[in-house]
Amino acid sequence: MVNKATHQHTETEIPEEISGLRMTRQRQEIYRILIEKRDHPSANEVFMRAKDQLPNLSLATVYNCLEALVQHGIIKQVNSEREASRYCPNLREHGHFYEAETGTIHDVDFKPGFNLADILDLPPGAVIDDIEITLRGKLATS
Amino acid sequence: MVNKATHQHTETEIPEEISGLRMTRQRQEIYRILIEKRDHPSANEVFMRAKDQLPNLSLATVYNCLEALVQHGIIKQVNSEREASRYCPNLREHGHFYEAETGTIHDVDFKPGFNLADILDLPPGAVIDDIEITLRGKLATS
DNA sequence: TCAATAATTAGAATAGTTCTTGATATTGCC
DNA sequence: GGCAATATCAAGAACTATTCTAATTATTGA
Repeated sequence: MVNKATHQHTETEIPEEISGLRMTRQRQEIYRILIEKRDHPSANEVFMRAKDQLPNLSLATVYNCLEALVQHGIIKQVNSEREASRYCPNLREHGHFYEAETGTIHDVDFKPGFNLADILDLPPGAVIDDIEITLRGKLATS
Repeated sequence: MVNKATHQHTETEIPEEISGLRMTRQRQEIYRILIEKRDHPSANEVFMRAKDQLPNLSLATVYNCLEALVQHGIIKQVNSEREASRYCPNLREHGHFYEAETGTIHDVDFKPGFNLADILDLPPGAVIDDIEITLRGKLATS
């Protein structure tokens, strides 16, 4: 195999700027990590993976960069609901609708006989034990 | 109006035991709070509401009680994903499937032309800005 | 009644994240 | 190119939600 010592990793070319965001060395590296291994890493995971390339990167910077990337629509944040957990006595299987303006949460029931596979491309053989659906939006004041 | 000074709040009768869980004073009060005002309070919110009735209740107990109630299927926890946020470069609108055994996360795409209203009873006039769908389960090894 | 068990409490500990402040880098303008 | 204005980054403190620990109190069952 050809010696690749001069390249620490596959060179995925990241442009200098993406959707108006200046792609600094740190942002480039963090973005590269996300596209190279699409396993949904956490901020800390990203931090650890980036250390080789950027030895004096700080975790705060990882958070800053990830936030900048999310803000500019370059990546997505999964599991953004990091506020306090909430509790409800509604035992029917249901989702939630967060009304942005008032901050209220509405329960959203599933239609009888619903089938997730009608709208989602589920992985073959998937057996679903738990569904969590959270919608955010507004109520049109017609 | 009749004087109700002897009753601090509407007396919703909570049984001594629900699905095998001993309903202690604290658990009763916490459960009562959840059914009296179904606004999805956080643990801390529940704690504050319960203080009148149980002045020396501790927040730890609120968490203990809520957990016991959830464990026994008496209430539900919304927004249980309190692990670290995760990030992905997949910009298509998509959900996630957590495979319990391996801990891996699979992206789950929406079918083209999907319509949430096909499976959910959305509140009338709801305009959805953001959808977060998280599924948990296993992959059947057929 | 009394030992065994379960529940509760207070506070310390933890994890993830955000904030603050100062240092560094980059850009646009002359 | 030189330099001020602005953006980014680093380090660590601070914050929030939650869990853990150890000690106390309550409940149950023999």
